[in-house]
Amino acid sequence: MLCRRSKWTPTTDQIRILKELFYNKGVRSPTVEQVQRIYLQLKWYSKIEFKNVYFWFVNQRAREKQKKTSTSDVHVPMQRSGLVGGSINLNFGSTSSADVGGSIMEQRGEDHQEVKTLPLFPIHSEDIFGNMKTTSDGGGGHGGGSYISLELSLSCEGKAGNKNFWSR
Amino acid sequence: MLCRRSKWTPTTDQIRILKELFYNKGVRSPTVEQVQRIYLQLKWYSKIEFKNVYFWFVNQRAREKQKKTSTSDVHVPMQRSGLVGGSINLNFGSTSSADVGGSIMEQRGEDHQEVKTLPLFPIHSEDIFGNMKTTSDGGGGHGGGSYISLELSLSCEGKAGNKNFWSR
DNA sequence: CCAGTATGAATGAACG
DNA sequence: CGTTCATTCATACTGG
Repeated sequence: MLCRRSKWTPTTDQIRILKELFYNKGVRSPTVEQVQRIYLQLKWYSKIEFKNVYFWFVNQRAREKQKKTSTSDVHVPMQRSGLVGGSINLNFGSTSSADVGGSIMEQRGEDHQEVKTLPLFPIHSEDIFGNMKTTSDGGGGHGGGSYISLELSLSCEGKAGNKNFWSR
Repeated sequence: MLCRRSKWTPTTDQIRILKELFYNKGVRSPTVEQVQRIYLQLKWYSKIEFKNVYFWFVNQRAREKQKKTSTSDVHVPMQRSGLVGGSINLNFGSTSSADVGGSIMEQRGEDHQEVKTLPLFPIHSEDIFGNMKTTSDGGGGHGGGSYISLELSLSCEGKAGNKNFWSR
């Protein structure tokens, strides 16, 4: 059994220290000396190398950005003046983990899976935030009206609040 | 420490769309904008988040490569069921460790300074190569004064040195 | 129910 | 720095 654990697995203490530095202390891009200092402390807890600390900050920074991207997801204003053409029943148990034992599949009311040629939407990378008028609703019948307009939605989605996305 | 991390379970429609994109359309590494668009579309079918789409492509890519990579590899199950004991890497004596692939920044000569200017942390005499629980005391409730009184002098010392010196 | 498996999620490491 | 790879963990699902 050749389980080579090549990856550094930080201990909880180390993570705590790193997060303390990153968030509370605002250390986001430590200099080499700073990294070394941190490294010297963290190495006490477990085998750790200089680059581990460095990478951690790099990743943490990158992840913050990613989180921001996902957080700023434009909520599709599907709640318009009425119902959007079809009956989209996306009432999923979000964070409810009571899935065990129960069978949830195809929670949609309509079970018309006969979609032969699913209406793929074009991914023209030409226009990013332009208006991608996906006319996919027409062919499929996936509840119709799946046009998506990237508009900032000031209105929250009603009761559902924003959940933590990439948080631990 | 079980976080009830509910997993996103894609519907058949979503999977169909994703696979269509991945295989037929050749979308293997969509950009952020593309991911967002896909996300907005898939959002109609069920509760879904940005990261779900992102992760799907990442995993799909990895899975593809996994299948291919196992050309002459034995079919030893990489996953032992259960047994998720906290694992910490205690690979001591890393002399001539596998640096394959090109490892950057590897300095092991000066870490003998040890912790002498760090009177901050409690001393775990257990040492790392002992074999201890991952979280050791920390996990269960470390009321034993395990504080993180970081006194790092992280003040701005100016930018001493560029961080690119370890650029391979 | 329990074990095994498939796959989503997380993150360290690295590339360009 | 943004993106991607690689590895591992966690959880939904499936069969017995």
